[in-house]
Amino acid sequence: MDMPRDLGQLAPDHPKSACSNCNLRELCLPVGASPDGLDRLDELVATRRRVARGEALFRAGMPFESLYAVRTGFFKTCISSADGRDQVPGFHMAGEVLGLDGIGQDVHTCDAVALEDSQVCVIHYRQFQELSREFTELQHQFHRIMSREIVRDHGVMLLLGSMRAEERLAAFLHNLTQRLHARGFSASSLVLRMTREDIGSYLGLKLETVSRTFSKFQEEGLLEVNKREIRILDQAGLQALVKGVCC
Amino acid sequence: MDMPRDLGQLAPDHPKSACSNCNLRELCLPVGASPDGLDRLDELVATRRRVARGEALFRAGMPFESLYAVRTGFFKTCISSADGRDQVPGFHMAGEVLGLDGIGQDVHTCDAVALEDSQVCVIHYRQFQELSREFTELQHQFHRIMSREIVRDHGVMLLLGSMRAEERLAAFLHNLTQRLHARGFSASSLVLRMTREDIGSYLGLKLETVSRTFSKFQEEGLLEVNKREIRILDQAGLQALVKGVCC
DNA sequence: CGCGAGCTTGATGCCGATCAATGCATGTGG
DNA sequence: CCACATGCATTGATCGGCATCAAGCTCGCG
Repeated sequence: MDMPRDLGQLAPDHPKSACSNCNLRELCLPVGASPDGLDRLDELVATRRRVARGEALFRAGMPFESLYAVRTGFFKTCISSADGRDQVPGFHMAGEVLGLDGIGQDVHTCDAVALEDSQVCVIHYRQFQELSREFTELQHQFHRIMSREIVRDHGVMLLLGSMRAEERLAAFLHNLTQRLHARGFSASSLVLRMTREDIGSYLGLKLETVSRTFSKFQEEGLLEVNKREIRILDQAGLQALVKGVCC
Repeated sequence: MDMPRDLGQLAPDHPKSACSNCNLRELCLPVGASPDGLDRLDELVATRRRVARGEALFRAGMPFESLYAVRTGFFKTCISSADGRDQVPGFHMAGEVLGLDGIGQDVHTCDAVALEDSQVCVIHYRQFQELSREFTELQHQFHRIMSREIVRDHGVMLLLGSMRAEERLAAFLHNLTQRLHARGFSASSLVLRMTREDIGSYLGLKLETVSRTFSKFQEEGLLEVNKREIRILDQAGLQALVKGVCC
């Protein structure tokens, strides 16, 4: 299914088919059942926004008004502590939602920075709330999305709390390739959008350690690494690392 | 506090009065504004459940049906990876909500274990959804709660990803005392409900390191530690550690 | 009383941080 | 066009924090 906005005139290979990969498509589906809901949804996601590479979609401290669905591109989020330490809690690709952290206090609590030129759908939260009142399934779907974010975060905590460098990087690559695969990309070949430092921040490692671990994987024949181009040669070997088969 | 100790079956006391004492009233209050909403809410949280120390409120893999609001007591959640590693993603005290992780896939993804004899309000999710459709403010409040959980998780990630043992423990104590203080308890004296191992699992440390760090804090005059009884002697000193004022 | 769960403390070793140098690609200005 | 700066990645050497292994302690409880 595609975003209702395009219904009726959308060819299968229409450029706007980015929406067919969008997580929010599940949101739109139940709403689209009603013609009225369709129009309302049209209104809701009518606004788009472009974010150039390196620019911030929002920053910590900015008032929260909208959620954002990534249409194209790639983002990292980034929280900073008082003393300058910072942490990347997540990377976000097409079809994923940004800004959920802002609802709690009506203020964004992290920066969302584009790692490549990107486009997002702007979802005005108040309007969205109105709409989800009327469409139960929309409401439920939204709860699911937030819940999954919580579960995802718990997974990262497990990683940060108890895995060693190799396992962390293997888990990271596994996760990334899965998400890319779900979007129709190759599961064995990818181009990283983020620096070694970003990866390190996400995984709780220093960039040198990330680099060394990439090299080690390459020596072991698991990967082929060339700067940001990665080719996975031994998927099973990588997953074995994630599962904790060590020693 | 007039917490009834006789909750063998369904609560014989009137839920209205019970809810007015519940720390979760931020959820209930907006609904309570309307007499009709109040009755509906009564219905919703009519069920209570007692969980003895050491028992699980729910376990990973169990079908998700309800959220739980902690009335009294103390819980830890616990996720396990395939290879036996496990991680405590959070501790939950009176007034906090458990089970948000289950919404995403209709299955609980972690265990919730009582660390002391506890009581929870059972909030049937479907019913809750119905109610929150009718009361915008209830819906919004629920979104807030989920959002704050996400923000909280990000904070833990920052801790796990970039802090050292002393900072982690200091942050943990700071957080715990704040939450206790908000509930009317002393901010300088507390009894830990969890073992050193639980703390370690939460903080990504081994129990020996937790123990050693407690001892170190004591030597430095920051704390007085006697098994699980903690007295904070130098609040400022502790916070300085959290803020990362080192070297 | 003895047992076990939980806590403390010591000794040792390893993983990853830190410091440092180099390589490499891109961009910029003279 | 070259000289130079800048950002990112790789690799080596060294160090330190925490894990690991191990022993002994305390306390509650059958």
